[in-house]
Amino acid sequence: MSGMTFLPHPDTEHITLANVLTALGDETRLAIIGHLARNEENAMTCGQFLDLGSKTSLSYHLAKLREAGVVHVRPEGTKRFVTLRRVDLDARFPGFLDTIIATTRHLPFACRDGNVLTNAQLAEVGTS
Amino acid sequence: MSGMTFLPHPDTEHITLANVLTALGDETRLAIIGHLARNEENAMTCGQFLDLGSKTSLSYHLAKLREAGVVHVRPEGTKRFVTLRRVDLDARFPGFLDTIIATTRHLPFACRDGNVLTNAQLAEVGTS
DNA sequence: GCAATAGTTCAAAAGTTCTTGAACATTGAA
DNA sequence: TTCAATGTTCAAGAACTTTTGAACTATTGC
Repeated sequence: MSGMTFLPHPDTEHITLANVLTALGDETRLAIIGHLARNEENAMTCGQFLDLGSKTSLSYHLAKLREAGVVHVRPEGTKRFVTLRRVDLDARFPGFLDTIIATTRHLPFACRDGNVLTNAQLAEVGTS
Repeated sequence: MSGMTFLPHPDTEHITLANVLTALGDETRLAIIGHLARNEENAMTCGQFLDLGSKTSLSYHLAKLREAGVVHVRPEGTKRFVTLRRVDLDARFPGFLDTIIATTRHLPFACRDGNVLTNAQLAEVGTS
C-alpha cells in the first residue's frame, strides 16, 4: 500500500567527479548512458536494458549509477523509471555529460552476446 | 648507452572513452591529472607526485594513465617527463579534458596522509 | 486471495585492482 | 669503477568488483 521503497540518491552537491568517472568507466554502464541519452525525452525502465545483461546484473549497475548521482530512479508501480540527472550533472560539471554523450553516440553498441546492434535495433530498443 | 627503454603509448585513434574514464576514476590518478594541469607548460617527473603515494604505487598509476592514453611519458636520463596528451584527447573527445580539469582545479588536493595541500604547497610541488 | 510482473537482495565464486617491500635496471657523475 | 638518483618489475596479500542463481519484496489486476 505505502509504496515507500527507499531509493537513496546523492544531493547534487555530493556528486563527486571521481564517483561519476568510476561509475562511467565500465562498458555496460556506458552503454546504459548511451541508451538513456538517445531517449532523453521518455524515461526508461530497467527492463529496457536487458540486452546489456541479466536482470540481477542490471540492478547492480543501475544502483551504481544511481549512487554516483548519474541517474535518477523513480519507482512507479512495479517499475522504475530511469533518467539521466542532466540538470544536476550540468550544474556540477558543466559540459561533461555532453562530451560523454557525444562520444557515446557514434560508438558501436555492444550487446551481451558480443555482437553489435544495428541502428534499426537501437531505434527499436529506444522506442519500445 | 642505448637508452631504448620501451614505453608503449596507444595511438590517438586507439584511445577509448571507457579506458580513459576507468583511468580517471581513481582519486590518486585524478590528483596526478590535477598536478599536471596546473603545470601544463613544464613536464613533471614521477618524483614530483610522491606526496600522492609510494614510488611503486605511482609507477603503477602512471602506467595506467599512459596505457589509457591520458599521459605521455618521455624518458630522459634517469627521469621520466610526464605530460597530458592534450592534443590527442581534444581530438578524440572534444571538451572532455577541459571539463575534467575545470572541476579538478577547484577541488581540494588530498595527499597520502589524508590531509589537504594548501595552495602554497601545491605551488611548491608544481615548480620545484 | 492468487498469479503475474518488475525489480531487489543475498551469498558464493571468479576476477580485477591496488599497495607493499624487496630486488632489479638504467643513467649520470665523482 | 663505484655510487647515488630515478624509476621498474615481481610476488604476495588485501580489498574491491562483477556475475551468477535462488529466494525474496512490492505492486497490479483478476
